Amino acid sequence: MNKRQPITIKEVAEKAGVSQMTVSRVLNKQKLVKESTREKVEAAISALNYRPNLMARGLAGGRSKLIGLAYYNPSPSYLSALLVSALKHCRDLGHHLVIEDLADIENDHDTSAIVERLNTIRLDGLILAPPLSSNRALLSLIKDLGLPTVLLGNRSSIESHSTVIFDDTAAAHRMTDLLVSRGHERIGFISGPIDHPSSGKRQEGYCQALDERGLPVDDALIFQGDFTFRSGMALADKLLDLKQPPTAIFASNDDMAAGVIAAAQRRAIQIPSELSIVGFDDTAIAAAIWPRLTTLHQPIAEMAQAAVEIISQVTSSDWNGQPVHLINDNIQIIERESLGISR
Amino acid sequence: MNKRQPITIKEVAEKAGVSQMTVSRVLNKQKLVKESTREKVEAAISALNYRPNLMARGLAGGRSKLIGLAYYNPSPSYLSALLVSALKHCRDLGHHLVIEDLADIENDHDTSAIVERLNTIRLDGLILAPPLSSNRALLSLIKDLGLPTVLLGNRSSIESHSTVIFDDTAAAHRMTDLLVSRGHERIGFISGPIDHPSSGKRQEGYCQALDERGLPVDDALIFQGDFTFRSGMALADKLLDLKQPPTAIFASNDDMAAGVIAAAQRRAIQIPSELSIVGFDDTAIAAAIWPRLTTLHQPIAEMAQAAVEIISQVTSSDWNGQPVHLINDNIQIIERESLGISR
DNA sequence: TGTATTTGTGTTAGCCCTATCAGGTTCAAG
DNA sequence: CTTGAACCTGATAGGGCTAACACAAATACA
Repeated sequence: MNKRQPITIKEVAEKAGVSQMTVSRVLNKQKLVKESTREKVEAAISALNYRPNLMARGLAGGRSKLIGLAYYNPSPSYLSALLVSALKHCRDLGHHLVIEDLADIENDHDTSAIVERLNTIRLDGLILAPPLSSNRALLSLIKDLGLPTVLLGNRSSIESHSTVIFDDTAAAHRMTDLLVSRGHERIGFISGPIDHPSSGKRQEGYCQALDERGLPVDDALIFQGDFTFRSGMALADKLLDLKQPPTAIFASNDDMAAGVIAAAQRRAIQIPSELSIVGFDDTAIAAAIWPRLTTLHQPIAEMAQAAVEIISQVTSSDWNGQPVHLINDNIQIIERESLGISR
Repeated sequence: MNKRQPITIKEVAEKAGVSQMTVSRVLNKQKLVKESTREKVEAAISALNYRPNLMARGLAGGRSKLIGLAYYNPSPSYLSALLVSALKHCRDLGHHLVIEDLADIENDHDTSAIVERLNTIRLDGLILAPPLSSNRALLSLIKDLGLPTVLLGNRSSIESHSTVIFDDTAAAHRMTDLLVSRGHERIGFISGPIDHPSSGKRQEGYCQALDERGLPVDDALIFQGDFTFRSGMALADKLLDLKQPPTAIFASNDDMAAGVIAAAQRRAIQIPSELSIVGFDDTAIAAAIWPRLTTLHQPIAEMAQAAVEIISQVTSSDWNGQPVHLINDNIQIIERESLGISR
């Protein structure tokens, strides 16, 4: 069989009896092609089973059909959800996804090395997952690159970037409301790391909701974790050791909530009759433990889709240069066995 | 600031006072460059902060510095472990990783569409995660592409592909041995889906070990799952409903083992005093539930590293065309709380 | 009818690199 | 001093595609 000797645009042009340029125009879905010509070219393309060479395209045109997805220290299930959705929509739109794990983004030197690295592939656009989306040094360097960028999860202080955000505050507010409506008044809260802006917002939502319900915000019930199972377990121990322990614990992600459940189970505390536990994100682990977690569904898939579509649009047509800002307000609480009624 | 106006090789050549070709040779680490010239060029490169354009390189040379990683229906934690390691080593070797989720690989038509898609990006090489690595139709089409390919987890029937495999049979054998040595004689086994060759091999190891110990292989204790938490839970229920239930359950991946734990907890069965449970893979969930899983560590990271290195070597130098076959025999059992002594 | 405008297609010149081969240098051996 | 073999460097020619312009044909408007 043929070893790496693919069809080129030239052969398609000959077969269709037109110039290379016309074929190129058909490929790029430009308007100025007569319908009958378009059909001839398309016939030739599928007859020869032609696929354009991405490298040549990228070099000549500018568009590489490559979208970057960069993250740092993600939870496996968040990452997986993000990938599945981003990949699906990349495929639908004819793009490819290049992954960058910015594990060594620690100081300014590393940051600029990363940006240079990103600059050698000629990406059409870049999607930044939290908490990268709030890394000012990174954002500012990327801005200078002129690379269309979509930030997930955070509205940037640098205006030139597009954003797709989720209202963490409102979501945490809703979850706290639910806990209160089930009779809980002493609700422990385990927050996330400081460098994740979501952490602060979720805690804010928790405090707001308590305030509105006329309940005190007791600092003794609030601990700061780091989004890991381990930290959830450790901080649950602290909460359960209190003289007056909470009747419910709201962990600000699912991994930590799973840790809380593990800690409770180790003490033979019944869930949810003695202690209610809720999480945040609705990642895979939420349904993969027993009792299953009541948690707040974060629409990761929808947000990834939106991000890919924004970049695809920015790339393809004549874009006005204005960043796009989307807020996903699809807040959904998934009720499972870990939440019960107090008293 | 500069908007997408990167330095080219020409400018570096001028600055260093040599020809473009010499710069190119330095970039590609070729031997035929005098030491003093090399230093001059390198100085110019770092002074101008030059990065070669991947697209141009790919078009002119052949090497794109792009490595593909394709998978189908992976477990999030397996995928995440694979990615983290593959990305790290890609970065170290100056490659980039392009992810392909072959979710729609169902019939032959889809398969060839996928292969064409892979052919439009000019990948240097492709890594196939299980169970894709045993998809004969896919393998045969890829062979025709002449694309260096590394199969993870399975030795291919098509000889031209390199492989990085893990001895699933020996590993499952070891795990079963451990269970028997702890006094278990009735050991339930939950296997994986048929299209994963690992499934069969793990079951084989289980049967072999029982045989060698002179214990009967009871088909009533063997159920086939599909590597999901859900199936683990469902099949654990069947095992526990037996008139003479097993004293231990060996699930052939961690997700299913987590499902078994959940099923047992729902029945208030004490783990490990009444029932021991072990998993396979040592993915994140193993340590993120309580009791934590005793499981067999699959060296995913090492295998991913090996795969990336194989492709990098094949790409860079004059390779003899022979496929490489590596067997990872680093079998490690991670003992945690889910395994106890029988009786 | 002539001129302006729109529409459709072709021509040419690169995009930024590397392969190839030719030319130049150096050094050892004859 | 000649020859040959190293070694090092440069000139040239593309790789497959698209931007930009040029041009022909078709339509519009006066």
